[in-house]
Amino acid sequence: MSTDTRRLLLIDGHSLAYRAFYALPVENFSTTTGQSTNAVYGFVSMLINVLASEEPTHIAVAFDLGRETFRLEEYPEYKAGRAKTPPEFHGQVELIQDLLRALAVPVVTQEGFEADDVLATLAVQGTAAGMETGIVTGDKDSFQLASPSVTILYPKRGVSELARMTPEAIEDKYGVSPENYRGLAALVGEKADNLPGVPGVGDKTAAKWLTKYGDLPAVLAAADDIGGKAGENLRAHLSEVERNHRLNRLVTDLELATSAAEAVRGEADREAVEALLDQLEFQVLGRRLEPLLGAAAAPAADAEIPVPRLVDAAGLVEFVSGLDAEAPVGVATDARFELGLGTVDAIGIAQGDAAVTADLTTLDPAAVDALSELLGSHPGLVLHSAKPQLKALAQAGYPLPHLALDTEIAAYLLVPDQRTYELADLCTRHCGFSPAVAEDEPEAGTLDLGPADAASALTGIGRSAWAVLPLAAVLRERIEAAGMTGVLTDIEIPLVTILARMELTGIAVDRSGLTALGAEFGAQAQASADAAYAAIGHEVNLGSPKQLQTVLFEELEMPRTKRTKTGWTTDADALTDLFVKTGHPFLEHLLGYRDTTKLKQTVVGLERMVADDDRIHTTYLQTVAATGRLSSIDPNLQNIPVRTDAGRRIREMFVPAAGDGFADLVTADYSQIEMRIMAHLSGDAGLIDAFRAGEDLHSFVGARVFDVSTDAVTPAMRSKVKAMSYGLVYGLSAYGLSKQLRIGVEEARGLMDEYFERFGAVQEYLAGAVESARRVGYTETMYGRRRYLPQLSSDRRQVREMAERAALNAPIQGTAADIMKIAMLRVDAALAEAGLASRVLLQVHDEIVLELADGEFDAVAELLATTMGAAAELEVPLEVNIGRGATWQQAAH
DNA sequence: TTTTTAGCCA
DNA sequence: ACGTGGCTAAAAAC
Repeated sequence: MSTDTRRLLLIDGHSLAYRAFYALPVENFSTTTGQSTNAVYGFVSMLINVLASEEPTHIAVAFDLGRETFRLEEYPEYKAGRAKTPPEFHGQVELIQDLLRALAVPVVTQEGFEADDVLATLAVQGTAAGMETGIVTGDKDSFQLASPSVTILYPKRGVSELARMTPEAIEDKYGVSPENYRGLAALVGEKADNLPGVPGVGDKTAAKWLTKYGDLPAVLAAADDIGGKAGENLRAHLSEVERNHRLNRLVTDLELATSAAEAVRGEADREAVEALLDQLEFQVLGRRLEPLLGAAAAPAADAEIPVPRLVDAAGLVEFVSGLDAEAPVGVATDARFELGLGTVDAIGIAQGDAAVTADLTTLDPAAVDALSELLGSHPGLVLHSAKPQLKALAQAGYPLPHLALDTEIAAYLLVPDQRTYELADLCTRHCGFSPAVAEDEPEAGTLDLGPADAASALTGIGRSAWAVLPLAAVLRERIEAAGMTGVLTDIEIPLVTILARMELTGIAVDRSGLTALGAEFGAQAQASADAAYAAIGHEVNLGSPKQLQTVLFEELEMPRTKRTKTGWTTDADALTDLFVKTGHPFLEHLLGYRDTTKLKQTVVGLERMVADDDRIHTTYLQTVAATGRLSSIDPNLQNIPVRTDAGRRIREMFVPAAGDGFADLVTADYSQIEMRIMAHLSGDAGLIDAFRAGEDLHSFVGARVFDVSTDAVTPAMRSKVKAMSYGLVYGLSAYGLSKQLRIGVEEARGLMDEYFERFGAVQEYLAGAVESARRVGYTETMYGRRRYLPQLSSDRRQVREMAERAALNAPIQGTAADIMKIAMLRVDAALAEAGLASRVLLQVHDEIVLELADGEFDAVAELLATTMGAAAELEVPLEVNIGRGATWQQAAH
C-alpha cells in the first residue's frame, strides 16, 4: 500500500460494543458509582488497536438509529425473539458516543437504517473515491461488501483479534464470492435476526448450489431440479429465502450527513476526554489514548512482556544470586491442593524486566538452597493469591516466606465485592496488558503438564511472576490513595502467613467417632422417614420440595404457605406453622428427618475431608466476604452446629493431638463484639455505661426498654431485646422483628420506638452511617477498610434498601473482622515471643480455637485475655471468654 | 452445568 | 418487600 493512498476505516459501533460486552466479564468493569464499563473499555481498546494497525486517513463510526427500520416494516418479526439487552449494557453505548465526540471521531447515523447500511454507503463512496476501506463489524451481512478495495475486519474471540475477510478469505471459508454471500445467507438463514432459512441447509449445501447454478436467482429457478430432502425443503421455503435475500441487502445509496471524503478526525477535546476517562475510572487506557489527543508522541504505555527464560538448576542459581535484594521480586508457581496436601512442580521468578521459570522437580541441592535463601529472606516477594502457593512451597520443604504483597488481596481491598480477582483480568484492567498470551498456553496454577506443551506452560508461570510486578505498583498506589495502606500492610498481608500455618496444621478429629456418629444420624433419619411415610401411607422423596408440595397442598390439602419462585415454601418455619394449624404427624416426622439428615450430611462431609494425618485442613478465603470477614471452605468449619444437643455432638469430634503433646483445645471468643463496636461508633452513653458496668447487656437494655428494674427483666423480655439489638445492627424492620418474635407488627414497632427513645445515639449513628455512605459512595471500618455501595443511589427501591442495610452492617461487621484479624496477628506473635508451643488452629469470626500444649494453660489463657482484649481501643472494654476442654465442645464455656 | 431451595454458623 | 455476611448439599431446570 503506498503511503499516499487514502485509507478509510468504518466501524459498526453498536455491534462492537455488544461484542465487547460479552467478551469482558462485566463484574470486573464497573465504576465505584455502579456504572458498568466493560463494553466501553473493550470498544476503546479495540479502537486504539485498529487505529494503530490500519493507520487510516479517514474514519467513521456508525450506530443504529431508531427502532423503525425498513426491514422491520417489511417483516415485523425481524430481530424478534432476541434476548433482552442486559441492564448492564444500558448507557454504555451513550458513553462510547460521548467519548467518540470528545475524540472528534465522526459518528454517522441515519434514521430508519441500521449501522450496516450506513457503512455500506460509505464503503461504496470510498471505493468510488479510490480509497482503501476497512469495515470493522461483527455482522456477517457486510461480507457482501468485500472487494479488492474493501476488507471486512471481523472480530474473532472477543474484540482483541480481527479476521481480515478479503474476497479470497470469504471464498475460502464459505466457498462463494462476496457477491454470492447474500444468497448463501438467505438460504442458510440468520438466527440472530429471526430470519429462518431452508431447514437442513447449511453453508456447505448453499455454496454447492450457488456454485452449480451461478447465483441465487438461478438456484431458485432451478429449485425443481434439485433432488433429495434438501431440494424438497428448498421448494417448500422459496418465499422465506426470497424474503431473506431482500432483507439482507445492504443499502448503499443513503443520503448521509457526512460523506466518506468528509470522514476525517478533527481535533480532540482533551479536557472532555480526560473528564470522561475520569468518570469511567480508566487509567491505563487513558494513557494509551494519548496519541489520539494530538499531543507530542507519548511514551509507549504498553509494557513489553518479556519472554521468560527456561532455566535449569545452574541457571536458577545464577538468576537468584543476581537479584537485587531491595527491589520487588515476583513469584508464581503451579501449586495445587488436594485434602490439605499441596503439590508444586514449577516456579517463576521475576525482577525488573527479567523473568525465569524453573522445573522444581529437577533442582540440585545448590539450587534448592539458593531458592530457600531467596524465599526465606527476601523482603520484597510479591505473589498473586499467595497463600496456596506458600503452603505448597512449605510442604515441599521451602521456608514460609515473608510476603511483601499479594496482588489478589490488594485488588480485593479496592473492590471487595467483586466475584473474581484473576491475574490476567487485573493486568488488563490496571496495566493494559494481559499476561496470558497464547491460547494453547495454560495459566499458572491450572496446567496439566503434557510433554508437548510443557515448555509453554512453564513460560506462562514465568510471565505471571513478571506480571505481578507492574500490577503491584499500580495497586499499591491506588490502595494508598484510598487510605487503605494500613489495612493492607499491617493486617491483611501478615495474616496470609498465619492463615497458611493454621491451614497446614489443621485440626485433629476422631475419625472413627465421626463414622459412628454419621451412622447414628443416618439411622435416626431413616426412622423419621419411615414414620413420615407411614403417616401418609406412601413413600416420597422428603428431600424434594416439589414432591413435598404435592403431598402437603394437594394430597393433604393443607393451607398454602409463602410463595417461592417455583411454588410454596416448605421451610422449617412454614412447616412448624402448618403443624400448629393441622397437628398432622407427617410434619413432625418431616421436620425430624430434615434435622437429622442435615446433621448426617455435615458429618459425612467432614469425614470426606479428613486427611491422612487424621486432621481436617480447611481453607480460609481472604478475598470473598465484602465486609472483610474470612470465609472457610473444603470444609466450612465456620458453620459446625452448636445450637442443639445433637449438633453439639459433632463438636465433640474435634480433638487435640494428644500423642504430640497437646492435651486440650482452648477457645477464646469476644463477647458481644458487634454490640460493643456499635456502642463505640455511636457513642451512645447508655450502651457505653452498660458495657462499662459489666452488666448483662440484654437485661440492661431490657430494663430500659420495658421500664423495669434490671432484675425484673424476665427471660422472655430479655430474649426479645436480644433479638432486637442484633437485628438493629443489620437494619431489621418492625415487620421483620414481629416475624422473628412471633408478635404483632405494632408491638414490634413499640419495642423499637422504646429502644430508640432510650438509646437515641444509636438511631442517629445508623441514620448518619447511611447518609454518609450515600454521599461518599462507600462505608468505612475503624481501620479504613472500605466497601463501595453505589446502589445507595439506585432508583429501584428494593435495590436501594438492600444497600442501606448493607451500609448499616458493613462498618460494624467489618470492624469486628479487622479487630479479630489484628488479634490473631498479635496472639501469634505473643505465643512465639513467649516460646509457647500452643497454636491457633481455627477462626470462627469472633472465636479462635487453639491446640493447647501440655502445661501451658495458664500462660496461654493469660496471653489470650490480654492480647485479644487489647487488640482495639474502644470506648468500652473488649471482653474475652476463654474455655478449655478435651474437645471443641468441651472447650466452649 | 447452573439455579433454586433449604439449613447451618457468627 | 420486610436482617447482614458466609458455605454446602440435593433437586430441579437447563
